[in-house]
Amino acid sequence: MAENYSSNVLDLNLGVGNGSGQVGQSLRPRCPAPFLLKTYDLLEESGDGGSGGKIVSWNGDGSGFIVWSPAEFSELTLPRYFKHNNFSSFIRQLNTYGFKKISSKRWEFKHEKFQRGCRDMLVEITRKKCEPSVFPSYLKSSSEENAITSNNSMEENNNSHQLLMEENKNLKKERLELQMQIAEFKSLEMKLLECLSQVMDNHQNKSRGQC
Amino acid sequence: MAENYSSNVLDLNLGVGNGSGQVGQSLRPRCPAPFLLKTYDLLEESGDGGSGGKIVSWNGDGSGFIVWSPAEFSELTLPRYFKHNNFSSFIRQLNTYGFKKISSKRWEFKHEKFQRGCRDMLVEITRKKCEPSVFPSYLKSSSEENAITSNNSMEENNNSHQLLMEENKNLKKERLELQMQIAEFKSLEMKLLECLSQVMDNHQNKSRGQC
DNA sequence: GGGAATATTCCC
DNA sequence: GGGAATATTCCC
Repeated sequence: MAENYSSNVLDLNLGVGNGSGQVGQSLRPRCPAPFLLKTYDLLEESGDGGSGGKIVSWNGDGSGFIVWSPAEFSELTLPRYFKHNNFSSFIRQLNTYGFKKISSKRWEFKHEKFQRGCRDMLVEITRKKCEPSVFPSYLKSSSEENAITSNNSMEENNNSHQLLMEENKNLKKERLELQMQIAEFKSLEMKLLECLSQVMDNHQNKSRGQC
Repeated sequence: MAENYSSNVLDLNLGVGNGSGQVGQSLRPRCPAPFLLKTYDLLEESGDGGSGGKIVSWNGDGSGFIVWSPAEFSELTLPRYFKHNNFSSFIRQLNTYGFKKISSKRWEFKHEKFQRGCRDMLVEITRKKCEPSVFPSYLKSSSEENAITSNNSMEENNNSHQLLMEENKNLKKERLELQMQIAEFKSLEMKLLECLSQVMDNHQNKSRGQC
């Protein structure tokens, strides 16, 4: 295991802690997720035609990247940037950040905001929401797009106020969705109880009828 | 970094997947959390008086353990068992599993179920996470507490920011409560479905027996 | 591909 | 000490 990227200082630079109070995922962080930076830099560092064949590289137009040799990539590249050497864990992260596998024949991945020469664009990439996952998928609503469309027109100064208001709005929207889900659960619970009651009644009747 | 304990096979053996299609934390897992096993084994492996002074060991009666040298422990011991060498991350895990620091003078920790010679007891130790345990009392939603408790003492027009932050905090608290309610509902739903299934099975069997 | 658990990190 | 985010793993 190497030590440049595995150093702890670089490992987690979470996008929280903006200013005074606290905010979670609804505000855009000032710096990209460590995973994205590492993956990007890993591509920049590769490519310089080394000795053997390429292990991983940008694709032709820099709109995505290709893992040419998953085996070597896992054994040699991954541990230099991450705390593991599992290709599947790397893939899991790609999926978490919304990358798409765009070829069935080779390990080529794309993300709209992940392009060669656009390291600054990485900040636009966010983890897919995993709302504490308490509800079944069939009740899941589309509370996506908390990504803030902040017009860069108004800069620094006090956009923290704007951000707070934005977050506030999102929280209220989320609250509404949660309340609706709870309503659905209540309805579902009643149906289930009703069903249970019927089945038991039915059972009772048959038992009586046959005694 | 060594490789015995860092091997992936041993890393995560989650306590889920019991029997049919069921739930994690309500059923006791068959094997302790990896963190506990590693910490226990690390203590067993130490102690054999090596060359220098002890780095970490059980305490006198085996009811807890002591990290004698945090620096060496972090640099030498931790990376052999975990994917890091940060003492604070180790402490964080201890807290997660309910260990207590029982001395202000040295790094001595205890957990009722973590004792020398009782490796089998580790399975009793669980994470302190938010178990949606059966039916607690957070079903009392704080729907009205959004009325902000503004102390009229501060009356600068700048307090709108404060108010926003306050409301924001309350919204997040409310969100958590709603999510927990949803967790309760989900648990309830599963219980109802299970119950329904049993009743119907029972019904089926009786019917068959009487035809 | 993604849900969910544990692990690691950062912050209060 | 603990909340919460990201990382890693396991499983479907």
